[in-house]
Amino acid sequence: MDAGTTRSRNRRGQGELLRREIIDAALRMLNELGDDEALSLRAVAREVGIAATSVYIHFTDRDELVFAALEQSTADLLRDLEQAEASGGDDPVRRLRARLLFLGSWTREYAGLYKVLHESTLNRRMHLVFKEELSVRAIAAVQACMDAGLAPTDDAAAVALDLRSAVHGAVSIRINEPEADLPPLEEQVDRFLRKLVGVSIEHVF
Amino acid sequence: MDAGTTRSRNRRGQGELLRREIIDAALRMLNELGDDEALSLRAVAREVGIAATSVYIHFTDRDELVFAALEQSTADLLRDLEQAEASGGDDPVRRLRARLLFLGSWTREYAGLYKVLHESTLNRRMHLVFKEELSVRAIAAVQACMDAGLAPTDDAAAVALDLRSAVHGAVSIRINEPEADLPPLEEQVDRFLRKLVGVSIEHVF
DNA sequence: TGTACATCAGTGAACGCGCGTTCACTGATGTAC
DNA sequence: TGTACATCAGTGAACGCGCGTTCACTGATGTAC
Repeated sequence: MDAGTTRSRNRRGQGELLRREIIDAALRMLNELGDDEALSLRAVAREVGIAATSVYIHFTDRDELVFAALEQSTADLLRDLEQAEASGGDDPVRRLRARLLFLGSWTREYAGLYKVLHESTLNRRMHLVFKEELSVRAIAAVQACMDAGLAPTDDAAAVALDLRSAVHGAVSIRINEPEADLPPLEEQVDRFLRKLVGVSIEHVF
Repeated sequence: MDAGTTRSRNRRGQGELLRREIIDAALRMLNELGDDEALSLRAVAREVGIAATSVYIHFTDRDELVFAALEQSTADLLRDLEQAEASGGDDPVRRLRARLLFLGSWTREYAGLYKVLHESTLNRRMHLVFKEELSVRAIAAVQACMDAGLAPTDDAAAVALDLRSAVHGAVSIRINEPEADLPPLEEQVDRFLRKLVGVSIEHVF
């Protein structure tokens, strides 16, 4: 809440700055709420410290605001994921593992956004392109392990789906039952890599 | 919507019948909404065909209605799960598999309720006992397979958590991305049993 | 250098809506006498 | 068998609230002359 600070009007030509501020506030609040339907345009305006009507300068309605916010969020996530994968160097197993572990740490900071992106009713209303992107890249990463002889050759699409399902499930349980105190996600991820993909143990450690 | 049918007042001493009608309507609507926060007391009353105030005869407030509905739903689910398990006979692998497959078919009919129970904010507000029950019984089922020599002896709690995570993830993806047309859940469940629990292939088929 | 004015960034009042909840009530039904 | 009445099942009007959205507006700022 910016209740204390006094917002001053942006200079001429700088109107777009408010747009960013609104999107940032919306993302912060979506992350706290974990549910896009619970986000109100008026609450976002309050958080930014502007009149509710000012939101309409930059977005035609509430839905467009939510879409714009999530679009930015998924673009950022995909970029960061690629960067994390790159940190695995040339080894396809390390690259795949880096991907999964980055996703795990991302969900700790952005649990609410993870829920919005994967569990909210938006999934029915909005075709989220980034989901397909995630799926395609997961298959490619698994295939790369097989091609390098670091995992038994198999149906890469099926294996990638199993891996994605398992990691998503492990993440989802941790997000939705925060009081459950489960063992660290990393342990599970490594078991999934060994048992579902079939990478050898010395690669994981 | 019962807009057409005219509801007649229950006879003296039969007031509890309305309570059941209200809970049934609430469950139907929760299953359609997939989100407990989206359910309004007034909408439930409309569905049943009574005045909104009549709900207060049986429930102190909206939350108590939601809790009562979910309590009934989880009790029913646990009972049906046990029955499904029993259909597996004496073989612990068949019993475990029957459990998982029943859960899969349950989620096809009650996708919205699955979301409410596993993904809604209720998880933070309400300590759902049935989750612990599910976890305990999953561990026991996995342990039984190991004890019978049908799966390699291992940390049953860890294996059960992996299995639960994987199946939950596979179910969650199918519920939240209904347009994705993925391969049948059964195939995945069988792979999880083989790869995560380590049961032999002839047992699965 | 001074000024009129178009433009830009943002506001405040108002609308109709559905919500949860409270309150005083109605009218049928079973029972005590 | 008849009737007064307590009880039970359920109602309708009203409240204050936050919401999304529309509308006519304000006032600072840069620019053309």
